[in-house]
Amino acid sequence: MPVKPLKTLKAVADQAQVPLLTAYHALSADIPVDPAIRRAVLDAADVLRYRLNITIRDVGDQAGVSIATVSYVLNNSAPVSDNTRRRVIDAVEALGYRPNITARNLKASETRMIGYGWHNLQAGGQTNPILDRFIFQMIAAVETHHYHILTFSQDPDNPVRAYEELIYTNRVDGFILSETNQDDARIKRLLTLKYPFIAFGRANDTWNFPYVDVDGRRGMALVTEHLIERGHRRIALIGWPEGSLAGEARLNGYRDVLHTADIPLRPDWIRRTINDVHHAFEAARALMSAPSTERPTAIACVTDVIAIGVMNYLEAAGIQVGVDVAVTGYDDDPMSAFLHPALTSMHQPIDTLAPQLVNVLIGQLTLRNSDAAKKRPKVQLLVEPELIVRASSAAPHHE
Amino acid sequence: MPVKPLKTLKAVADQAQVPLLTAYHALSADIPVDPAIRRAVLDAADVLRYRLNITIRDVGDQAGVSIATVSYVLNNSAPVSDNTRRRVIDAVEALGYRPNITARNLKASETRMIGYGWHNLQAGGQTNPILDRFIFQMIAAVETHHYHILTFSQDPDNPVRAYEELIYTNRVDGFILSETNQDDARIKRLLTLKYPFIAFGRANDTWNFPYVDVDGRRGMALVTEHLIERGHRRIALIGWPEGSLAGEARLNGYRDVLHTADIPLRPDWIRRTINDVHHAFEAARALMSAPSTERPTAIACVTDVIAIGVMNYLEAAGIQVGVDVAVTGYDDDPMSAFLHPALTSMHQPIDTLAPQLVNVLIGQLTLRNSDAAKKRPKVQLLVEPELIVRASSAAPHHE
DNA sequence: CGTAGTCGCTTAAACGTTTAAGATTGTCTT
DNA sequence: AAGACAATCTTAAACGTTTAAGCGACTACG
Repeated sequence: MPVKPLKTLKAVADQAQVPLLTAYHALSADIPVDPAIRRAVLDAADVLRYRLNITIRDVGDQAGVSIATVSYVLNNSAPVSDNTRRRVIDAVEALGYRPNITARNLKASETRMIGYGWHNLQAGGQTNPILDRFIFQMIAAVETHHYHILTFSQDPDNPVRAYEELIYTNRVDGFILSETNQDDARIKRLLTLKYPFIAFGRANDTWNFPYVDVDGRRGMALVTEHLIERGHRRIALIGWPEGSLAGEARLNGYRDVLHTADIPLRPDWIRRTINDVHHAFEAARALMSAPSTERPTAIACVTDVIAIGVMNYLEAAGIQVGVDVAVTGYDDDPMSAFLHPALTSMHQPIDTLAPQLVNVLIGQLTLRNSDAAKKRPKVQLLVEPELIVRASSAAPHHE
Repeated sequence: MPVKPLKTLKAVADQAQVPLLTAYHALSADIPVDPAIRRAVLDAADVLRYRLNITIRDVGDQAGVSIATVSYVLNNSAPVSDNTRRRVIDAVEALGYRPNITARNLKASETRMIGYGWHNLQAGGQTNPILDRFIFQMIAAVETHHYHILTFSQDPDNPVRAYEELIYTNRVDGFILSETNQDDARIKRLLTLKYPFIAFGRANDTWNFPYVDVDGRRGMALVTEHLIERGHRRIALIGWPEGSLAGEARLNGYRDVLHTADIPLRPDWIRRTINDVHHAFEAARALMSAPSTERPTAIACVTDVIAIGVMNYLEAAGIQVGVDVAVTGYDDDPMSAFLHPALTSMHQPIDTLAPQLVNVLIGQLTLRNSDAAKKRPKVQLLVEPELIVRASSAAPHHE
């Protein structure tokens, strides 16, 4: 009876009347074979309109078992005798077989992909050094779980669209969000869609969703305490414009400590600026242009970039950083250790934080499949940054 | 005759004896329905072990046509009467149907994914501002073609492994490479595997592969010409350590112009340093510690970061940048416009370059499917950077 | 009036996996 | 000696698309 000729390597080998493995070698051109045989195989492939593509079926043919058995061996999902196991593994290696992820994903209805909305280039094109490190660690972390990151762009005017598109087309299993804000539309939408995600950063307190964040309030508190410990009582702060979550948290840390230390808050010593050297330069000028009794002796900055601007101004004005006036940054940009003087800064433990964040998300994903009854655990993790004291704030202050 | 009960929305609706659309509303919980009906539908779904997931079959059921017709309508791949077309589109909208990309990809044996090996964090953790902008533009560009970027990490000791893994598991259709080097193992492997890719940067001249690059030699030539035009003849250069392609290209541009202008090359005025502020500071110190007749009047730097270090030193040494000594950077970091003085730099046209690069790669991919006979076009594009003159080199020089 | 062609749709196979259910063999128990 | 059972393997369905091939019903043409 004429069996329907499948488009498999075996069909080609039969047609050319050679062993399956020979046909493979002839087609893959990796290993040289007799030219005549090669010709025969190529012709056979041509007739059958076959393009080399090793599937589980070819492995089965080579090992003399069904495709199910191959699958069981590869996934260890059913007992197989040592003998056949051996044959299957040999066939896999001889043919260089790798399972097709797309087919596997279709069957499992998952994608093993996690979406990450690329951060918008900041005003002035500044890149965020924290995010760069975060992405790097995040990619490495998901790969240990055999997931991959799909990076996509989000329209600043309508970030939600990109997320919906990826969800509806089943492109990703979940999301990692960064640069969250108070009433983040993305978080809101993902919550109503009940789609798995985790945020690097917090939002609205009334929403209950998994996140990992660095405690900015505590961080700036530590900075302020450090400055007080060094003898400063006239401490200014240069923060971001209003409306940023992280910005307000850091500002509150500053306020907390001043209050505890019974140092009155001076509104004119709280400046706000966008995150670039030039604006920071001007903010410092504004702070220091007061009569000398009205000037701060320490300036805590909300980022290292701002701190650089401040240091630039102080140097230009002949004020010695770390001696006359202390300056601190935040985020511990790699560059900061090499400034003159080296910049005191808060170090964020991204390297340990990113893997934790990924673990939570992937825990959610695997749980979702196995045990739909269990509600998703709302993991909310707040880690503490670490103060790195350097020369810019090292010297004790004396009135 | 008892038809095999498929796990479709229609099956659930029939079981609950409600219209398909009602069943959808009851299950999706988006639109409120009568509680009794909702209960009935939920029970029916429970019995049939059905989880809401709208497929092309549901659309067909709702529109009263076969799944093939739905596909034809959605892809415009066969003529369909206006009447049925209307019904299908209505059904799609009513059910919020989106095609499952994984299934489509399996059928088409493509992934619509492009792999991008994440750059290694540089020594000292410096990020490359050019790459950041490049990635951003690249992501946006592939999305206009309905592709996505899969970012993965590459082991510095064996970068090829990650590429092979992605190829063998059919994760991506092609690659975009950055940070190429002379004998790039990745390029070599991809060439022998005949896998589609394009590089942002060049390599070995003997290899013939598609790339897009910015002409660093021409760029540094422009910088040097600019300095000569401003009256300088004592021009130093601070470059990268040996072995970097881009570094040597830029160095050659400097050499070219000095040679043309009949200015003898002074080896002691060519310094090499890694890309950080601190080392650049020291390099500048070394250059300027010679007796004043042996000092350069202009320092061309191979990056903006190095230029910042140089400017830091000059300021610290009481030398006025842009007046006593000219300084130029390279790459036009967004920060550079805001330095004091603002830094002259070479601007790389990433915004136009990234889309071009993506076009070439995707051209290759689509061509591959339709017309395997045609050899891949070896597009090699070299674009010119643009000199942005600012205060750090603006003033004409007078001996 | 028969037949060829066109239009509009359906049927069914295919993409490459996973896995529930069934088949075959051999061993053990009574 | 025969049924029960375990071990090992195969069969076939399913995941959700795309698309070649087929099939009625009309229209047009000789």
